[in-house]
Amino acid sequence: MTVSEPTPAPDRPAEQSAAADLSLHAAEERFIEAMGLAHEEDRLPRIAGRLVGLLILSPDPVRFDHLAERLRVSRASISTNTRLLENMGVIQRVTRPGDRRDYFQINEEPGLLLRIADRYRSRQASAEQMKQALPPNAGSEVVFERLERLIRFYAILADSLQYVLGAAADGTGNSGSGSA
Amino acid sequence: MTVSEPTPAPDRPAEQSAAADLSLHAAEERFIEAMGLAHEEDRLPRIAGRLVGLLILSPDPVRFDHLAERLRVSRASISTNTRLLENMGVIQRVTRPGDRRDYFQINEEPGLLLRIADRYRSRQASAEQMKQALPPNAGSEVVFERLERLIRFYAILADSLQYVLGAAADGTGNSGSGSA
DNA sequence: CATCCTGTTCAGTCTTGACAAAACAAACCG
DNA sequence: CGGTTTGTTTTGTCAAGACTGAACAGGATG
Repeated sequence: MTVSEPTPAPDRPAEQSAAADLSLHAAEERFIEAMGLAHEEDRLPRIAGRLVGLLILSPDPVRFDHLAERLRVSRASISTNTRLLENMGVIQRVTRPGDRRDYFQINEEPGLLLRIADRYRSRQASAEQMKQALPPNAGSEVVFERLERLIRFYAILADSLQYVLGAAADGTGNSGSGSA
Repeated sequence: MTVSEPTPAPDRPAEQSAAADLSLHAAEERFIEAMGLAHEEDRLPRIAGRLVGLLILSPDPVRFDHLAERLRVSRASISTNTRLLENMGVIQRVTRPGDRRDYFQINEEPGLLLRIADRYRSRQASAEQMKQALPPNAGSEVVFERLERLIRFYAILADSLQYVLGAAADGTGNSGSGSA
């Protein structure tokens, strides 16, 4: 409703200085590409990652075919990957009354987080299972300790994710847990 | 020195009850396999993950060729993957005076953690870079906020890892944050 | 009803990477 | 020295899956 996508050619609207704009565009490309790479590391198609990157940078929902144009990929790939991300809860498909086109926007994180958290939980469970199966008095105190540490490791990771999830749902950027 | 690997056929030494032993072996197989899968998700060869699993369960360093036997893979694969894990700091190659063989043992986590933490740090940096490049007064407060959240997200993840790393270096399994 | 328009699905190509067998290198042994 | 033992590197095979073009399906529209 409140949205509008009146920029059919968003390549460089040249609102401010051309130089600043150029560097902005370059930065966007870099960011999008980085998201592509990052998601590839997480076993997702690179295009899915680029989609996420592009949508993060888009204040308003983006039209299906704009995605294909901007990312220079086939509409088939857009279709496949948007659906993938949609099922994962990472992005949302939005429609408008009287408009046959599909638009997409990011779903402010949660989906992604839950996915990763689950992964760690299941690894934690795996290690716990192994610990249970360990004979109580074999010469494996070392192994026992290792497994406990591993369990603790995965638990903390998953917990942290859960925490961030809560903070994200909160929305308010209160306690900035700073940088490196 | 204090170690000894006198079990050439470690399939089932039958020390305790055969039933218990069998289930132990099964549990080990499951765990090793799970580690293989988990590491595959992290873009590492499955064999590397299995190696990690096996070494976690081995109180003493394991001989190179034993690894190949136990995991039923070629020595070439063992060579490649042990070196990979060694470079990542996940495992250590140990040698003994008067023994030409190579032995391996896990490096009580840190390497793995650091690796993952670095990954998140670099993603955090990527988002930060994008935030910097954002024009101050464009209609992109939403984008700005999203990026800040993303940065916070990656920061917390990396920080948690760093924390676990500290706890691991500590060694004492004190506060078990283990849950479902 | 013929025809766009929009998104999905299918079939094919191409790249990537894991793995193994074999050739290789280096250290040791007789 | 030849011959082992041990690990590495190279080469080839194979499978997985990302991406695309083309065919397809459903709904609007003249």
